[in-house]
Amino acid sequence: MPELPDVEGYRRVLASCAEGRRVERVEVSDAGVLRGVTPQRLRRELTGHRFGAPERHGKWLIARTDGPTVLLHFGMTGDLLCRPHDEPPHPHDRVTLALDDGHDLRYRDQRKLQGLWLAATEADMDRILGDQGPDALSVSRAELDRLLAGRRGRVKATLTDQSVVAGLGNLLGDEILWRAGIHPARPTAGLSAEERARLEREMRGVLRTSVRAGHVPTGPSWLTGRRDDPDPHCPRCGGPLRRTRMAGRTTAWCPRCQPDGS
DNA sequence: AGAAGTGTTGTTTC
DNA sequence: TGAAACAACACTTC
Repeated sequence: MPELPDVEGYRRVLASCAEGRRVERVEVSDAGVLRGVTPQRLRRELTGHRFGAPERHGKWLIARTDGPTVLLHFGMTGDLLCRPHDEPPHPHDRVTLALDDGHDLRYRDQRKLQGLWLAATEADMDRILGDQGPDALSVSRAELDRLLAGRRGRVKATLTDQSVVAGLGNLLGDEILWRAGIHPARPTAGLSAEERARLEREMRGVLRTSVRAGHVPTGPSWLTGRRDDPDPHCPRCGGPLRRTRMAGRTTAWCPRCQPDGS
């Protein structure tokens, strides 16, 4: 599931594959991933333009060119690949940008929950991205304190709210809370300064390691690696993990390591 | 073999 | 305000 670390990986793919390259051809094999733009307009406005340095904000990939900017969101199953022209297409390749050096940039996505947008101006981009909090990688201790202040909901919902902090999804949220020893259903407003400090420290640590790996690691010492086991146990204390639904998503936590505060 | 589960959004409802 | 429920999507698992 693409979260910040995965999208950072796609940003690197985009940088190494396309930066400085010209778009020779635009192939839309499934317009279901195009948002607010027709295949014709995408082809017309993008062909001939050269990619600049790509950016990322939260889970959004920002592909600037010397013309319009392409905005990509990967939903649950999106992927971005750099492949030679002659490599056979994958059934889930929805959009292919043929570049002037013999490579394709391919947006591959099974489920088409999100897709590609085209922004002609900065105002377009702001409208498409909506209300985004600061990127999670750039959030300092003091800033996280400010972001959490005054929040009424549960800490899990707050952490994964893109308008509070951009980039944390379901897996990262659970992983960070588990490492910080904080129960996901705790009210954000009830966290102590010490707990907020742990949250901030674990957020940095988890992000640093995950960004390096290009995804949330699934090793034996990670909650992410255990949470989908048939009978999941806590990598830290060995006790059974709990799984419930919170804010519409499966939430995993360790009742021993993450006291509910009651 | 049909239903539930999967996590990302935005929207709707309470 | 928060949060739950739902839709959208395609595929896997029960």
